[in-house]
Amino acid sequence: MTDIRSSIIDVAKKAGVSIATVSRVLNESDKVKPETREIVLAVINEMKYAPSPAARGLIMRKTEAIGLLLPDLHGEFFSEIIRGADATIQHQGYHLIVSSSHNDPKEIEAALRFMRGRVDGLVVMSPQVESELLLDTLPKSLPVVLLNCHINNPHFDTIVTDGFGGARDMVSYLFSLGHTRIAVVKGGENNIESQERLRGYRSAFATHGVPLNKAYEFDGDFTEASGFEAAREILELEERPSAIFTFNDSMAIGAIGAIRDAGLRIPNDISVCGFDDIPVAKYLSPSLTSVHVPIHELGAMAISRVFDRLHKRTKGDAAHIFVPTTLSIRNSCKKLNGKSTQEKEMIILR
Amino acid sequence: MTDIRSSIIDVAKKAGVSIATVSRVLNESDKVKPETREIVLAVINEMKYAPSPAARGLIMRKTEAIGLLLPDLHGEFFSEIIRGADATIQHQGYHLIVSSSHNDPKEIEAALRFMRGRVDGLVVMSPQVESELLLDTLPKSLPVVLLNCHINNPHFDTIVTDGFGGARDMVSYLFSLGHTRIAVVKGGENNIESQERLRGYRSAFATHGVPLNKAYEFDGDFTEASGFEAAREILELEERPSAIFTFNDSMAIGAIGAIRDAGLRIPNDISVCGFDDIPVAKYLSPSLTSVHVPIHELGAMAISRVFDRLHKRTKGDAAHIFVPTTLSIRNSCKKLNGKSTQEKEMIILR
DNA sequence: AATCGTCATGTAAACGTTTACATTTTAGCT
DNA sequence: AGCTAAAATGTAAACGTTTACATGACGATT
Repeated sequence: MTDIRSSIIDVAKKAGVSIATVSRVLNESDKVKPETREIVLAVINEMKYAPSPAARGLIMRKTEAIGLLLPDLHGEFFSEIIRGADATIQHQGYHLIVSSSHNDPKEIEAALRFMRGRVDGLVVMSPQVESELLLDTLPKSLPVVLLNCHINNPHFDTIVTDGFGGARDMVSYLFSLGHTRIAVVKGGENNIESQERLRGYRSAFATHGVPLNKAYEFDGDFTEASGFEAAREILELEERPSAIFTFNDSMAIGAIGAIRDAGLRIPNDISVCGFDDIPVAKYLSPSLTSVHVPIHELGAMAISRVFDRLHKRTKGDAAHIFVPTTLSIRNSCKKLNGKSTQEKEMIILR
Repeated sequence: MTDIRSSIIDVAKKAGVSIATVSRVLNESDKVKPETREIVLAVINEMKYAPSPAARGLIMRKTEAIGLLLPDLHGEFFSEIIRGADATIQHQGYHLIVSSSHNDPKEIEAALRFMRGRVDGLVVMSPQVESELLLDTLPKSLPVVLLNCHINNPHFDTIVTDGFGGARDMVSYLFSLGHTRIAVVKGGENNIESQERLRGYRSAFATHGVPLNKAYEFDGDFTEASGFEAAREILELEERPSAIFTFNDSMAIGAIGAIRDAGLRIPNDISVCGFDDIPVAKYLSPSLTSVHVPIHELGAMAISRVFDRLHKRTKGDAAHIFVPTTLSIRNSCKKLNGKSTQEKEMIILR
């Protein structure tokens, strides 16, 4: 058990050198005699001394931490982002600080305030965040990468996944299977990602000349429970849809539970597909068809981008990376009568 | 966009007061005239000044952060721990710093070193951690709560879930359904939680006088993929077990995928049960029977404990909390012929 | 012996904030 | 107006580290 009160002054005294020499030893300067180094290291070990991050941070102006601000921490989607970020940060001399804003503007601000001064770079994934808040709260010199924030500001590097295209393609795929009555479970009024996906859903209807049915649009909040509830309502419709498309896999999983409880079979009685393609999707019964988002890679990409800025590998104008989505076709969607297999393959290869 | 270089000195100069007055305004001292306060706050807002956490930490010796060190970050189990911790820390004037040790001793040490000086309290969930490392690395004054670490040291508060009892009861429940050929997917050689659960599994066999079959013990690593692989091997056994018990739900989900791919039905052809009762378990088809661990509450409890120490609400001897597990009986386990329903109810109500 | 250059080490200031104690200002009373 | 006490504000030191520049020691050369 070490005592927080031992400082570099105590170590220097005990080793019989100056505090500068102790600092040099700690920071691996070559301006120290090997014999002196040995002595100092022995004292450091004996006293179990560790430098104060606050003092170091104050003088060096770096914290050796990278912040990751997420809208929520629930489930595999976010744990995959974190894992990608974490894997990328490994062995880079930095640590990851994860925080959640609970999708609340006040809490976004509080989290940003906390991060400021505590991180050397920041990844923000928050559909609700506005560039003004970021500009007001964060120092100009802090590398910031926005992930699915839909902010177009020349100051920030952004990475955005193609929610519109993914949803459009999934609905097109369902059309190719013969489905025209397709219910959708959305992700919330203020959620820009949900809005993009809804736009894709509607776009596919327009493109294929299939009439839209507003009664097939249901509210959810990206949780399993909200997907369960929405599916229960969907199953009670007079004219039941032949497929349910949820805007994330967690809601698809909840919908699967409701369908199971209603004694219906997937995909025989009703097809289900989701968005994100979280790792669990492939193990479900049946395996879930989902818009594939390279989640782990998103986290990795964002952190890489921060490092590029931090290590001056990238300067100048902000980069805007658009990450395409693909379809992971599995077994949760049934082909209805009347469509050919060729159409299915055409969509996948797009 | 704020400039990192504006300091309390700049604010004081612009407001025409001393730095102590600015500090008093920032820290809501009542020793400031309202008129003076207004002036200073206006300047602070205009300059978008925020205090340096490093400087504050250096003088106040607190960071306003609580650390949570997990063995891994994958999936709903850990995201539920984080969520419980996060919910408990809300509005307490602290933020959560999450880190992962990847179950590697070197990385445990690195993470502890990073946390030291950056957190005011710490929750450690790491089966592999040893008390000597904690004692060597962390200051005596830092509140530390160990979660499922199986360390018995008078210095640390501990919270331990009943892995032994949960596994024993699950196996007993399977016996009550008539299963005697029960395969188990373990969680890794060095994992103490897996060892406790294995001990419970074996204990139930001994208690019920059912012969143990070492060929039914399979290695996994708590991931879906390892559960998938283990189940594939299990399904190829000459004398196939009638039930698979995995030491966490992620492996159960993987096993479900392998069973599905083999064209078998759960529970008609083979029963499956897991451990932890992560949120997704109840939505699976069929819903998964699992040893219920109050995951979210664990995270909450651990943080509460840290706060108790931090706010001096608890002093003296370390507390050791033992958290019982219960069974969440759902639909993934079939009753074989020959056992009564009364035995089933008796086990649940224990 | 004196001088010069290199290496190793030490001294002092800086970083940005908080706060104990000193000083000034203000309000109320005589 | 003068005095007193309380309120408000200011000064200076502290916190623990890093590092620019100063200093001292040593070896080589003339």
